[in-house]
Amino acid sequence: MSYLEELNDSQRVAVENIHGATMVIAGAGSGKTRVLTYRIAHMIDQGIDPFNIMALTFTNKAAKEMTERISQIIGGGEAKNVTMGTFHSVFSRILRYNADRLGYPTNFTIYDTQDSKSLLKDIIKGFSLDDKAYKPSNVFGRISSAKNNLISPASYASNPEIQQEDKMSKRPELGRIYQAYATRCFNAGAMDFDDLLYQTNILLRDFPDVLSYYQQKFKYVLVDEYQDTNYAQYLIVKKIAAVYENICVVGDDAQSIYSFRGANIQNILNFKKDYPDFKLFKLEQNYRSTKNIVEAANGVIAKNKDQIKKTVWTENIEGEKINVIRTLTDNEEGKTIINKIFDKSRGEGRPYSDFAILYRTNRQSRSFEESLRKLNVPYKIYGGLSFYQRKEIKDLLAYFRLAANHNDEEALKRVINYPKRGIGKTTIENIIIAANQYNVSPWDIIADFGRFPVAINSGAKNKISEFVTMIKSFTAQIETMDAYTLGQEIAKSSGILKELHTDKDKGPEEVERYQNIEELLSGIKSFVENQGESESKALSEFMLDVALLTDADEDKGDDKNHVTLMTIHSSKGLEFPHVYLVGLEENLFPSQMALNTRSELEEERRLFYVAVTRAKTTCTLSYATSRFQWGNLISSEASRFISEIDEKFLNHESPARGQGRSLSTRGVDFERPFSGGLNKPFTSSSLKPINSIKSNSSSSTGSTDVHLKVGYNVEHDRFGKGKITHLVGLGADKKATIFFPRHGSKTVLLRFANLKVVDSE
DNA sequence: CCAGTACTTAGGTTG
DNA sequence: TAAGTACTGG
Repeated sequence: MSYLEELNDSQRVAVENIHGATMVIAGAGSGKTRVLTYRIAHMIDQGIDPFNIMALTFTNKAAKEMTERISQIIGGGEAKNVTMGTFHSVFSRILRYNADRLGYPTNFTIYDTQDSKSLLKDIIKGFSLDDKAYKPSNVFGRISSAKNNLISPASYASNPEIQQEDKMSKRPELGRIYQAYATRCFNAGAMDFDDLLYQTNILLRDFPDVLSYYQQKFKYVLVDEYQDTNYAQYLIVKKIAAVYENICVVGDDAQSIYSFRGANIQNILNFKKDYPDFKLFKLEQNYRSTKNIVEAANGVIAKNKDQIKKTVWTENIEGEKINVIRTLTDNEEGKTIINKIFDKSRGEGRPYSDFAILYRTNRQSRSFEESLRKLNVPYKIYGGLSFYQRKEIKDLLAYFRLAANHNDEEALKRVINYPKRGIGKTTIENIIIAANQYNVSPWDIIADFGRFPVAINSGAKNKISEFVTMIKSFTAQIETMDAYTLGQEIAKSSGILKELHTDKDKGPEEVERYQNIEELLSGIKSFVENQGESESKALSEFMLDVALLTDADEDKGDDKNHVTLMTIHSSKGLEFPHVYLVGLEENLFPSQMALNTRSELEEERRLFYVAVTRAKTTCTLSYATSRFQWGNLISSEASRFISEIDEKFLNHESPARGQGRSLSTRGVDFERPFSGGLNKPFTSSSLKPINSIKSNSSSSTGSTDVHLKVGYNVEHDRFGKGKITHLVGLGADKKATIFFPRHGSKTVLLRFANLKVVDSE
């Protein structure tokens, strides 16, 4: 029983109330995840079979951490039997299991947003529509919101209101596009992200036996971040919980920040209607932040009209005031913030992992990244282009996808002529047109030219046949050979490795691409090694979740001592001792697009609330009075959110004066706010980053002040041991060419290479 | 068919 | 600015 003593009173009652419908409204930092975790532990402790529990979290990483924590609390191996993960990952598995009911193959592909948009583009072009009026991203958004509201293509086309709307916006063909999109996805054996929820709803609606099975299986349902669920998610949960009504939702209306993807605060209000006997628990004590931070945030969120009344309070110390920094440009903002972090880290001996830079848009990361590199501060950017979305990675994955599912149209289009094998644009177009004519997949066309007549010359046909034979040979091994062996085989015989490995023009980008491929392969290798005896080591198994992985999920035990950079959206649920909230300018945050309606502005305000409440000890706000946008400088003024904070919590500060001398001003150039490319490389040896002092070796060359000479034997993380043959460049640009017996000659930037000296003579 | 070049145009957040 | 597209000449 001792674990219950680790909770406060309101947390404990919420945890102990394990039956019936329960809603927990939890203020920021009030121990929401803790309640969820302990509640599940308590349920298992009370004899509930973990197989009967389903917990839906916001990220897969959160699910993993919760599973680990539950294991710690109750011991034994039972925790891993709980079905836990994001809506998308949990239901993609359920969909695979029941795919045949819906006419999909078990190994259906999951289209990511890129795939979806590329397909839409193709459809729009095929309909000869103006791609200015029908921009793929707009069309995609429209279809996405239709699916999230469970509107089928047929009902979309027959709904007079929708038709009217589309006519008004001069896009009357949207219904037809939606229909074609759905057909093409189906023929390709592909589901997009929204389908994972949409099709789950179809499955539960049309197959009562399936519904009943999951109602019996998941007698207990828990949902985290309930304020950010959309209608499709709401209905899935409602249906599954309909028999036992053991449903627990946890959320905070003040932190609802995903209405753009259909999230609906209404779901919280509906809960009352759906489960009139529900019990409500409120968690209002904040354990995370200082009084200044909590009260400043409270003051701002109070300006929203739409909200459930609650009072978040804390017993923590008052703490420092919120610093407000104004700079002249976005570049100067980057330099100033990074210098602050650098100084604070060194001055107070804080690890870099204590620091986070949060911004409204991914694009803003750039100026910070530059300064971080100059000061040699370790950092990690989350979000933006994730590893799995990089071109070279998607290319190789497309081969895997195609091997697993021949009908995958987007994968086919990607690789049928990559690397170049002389299959031209017109040929590919003709294949697609024929596929649409016969209502089959492009693969059906090319796998057997006798079946469907198509206008392609015989030269191209031969090349295509070779391609088909190659893919088939991969498919033949996909279930039997282990993923790593086959992955390597595909990388090699597809020609991708060769393409990226050509000896000439090996710029840093080519090197990086090649390394990314190697990284993917080594990721597959560790997948194979970590699969248990009874689990499949096949490539098809590895592919199941790949489309659903994000940066936030990856947890590669690599050096965790880094500054974190991410959007406010991805920071939800996290906390950091020192938060730097940047780019607080009108039209950026709040976003210009959100200024039209009150509800949109209120969502921006909630976003601001989320951002501020990530901070435990200090929170710093910054804005620039001018900023580069598409190559030209635009001026900007401070965000209204700054003035919405009571002055008594603020401390205004300008970078150049005040606050004494910065340890690092000489490291980052302050005199040139309009970065003209004249910045001197950073070469001071006194400013070695803390992590390279602390971490593994004193001879690690994380910084550029090294004593490396031609002839030294060094060790590289990825390439192993090698001998330096050339050294060029100065300071941050210093490069070494190293001969690695196993990989040949490579040129690396010392700044990144993290070389270890093996012997120096 | 393909590579190199000129031109255009982005509006934001995620699984 | 930067990425993606359309065009041109081999």
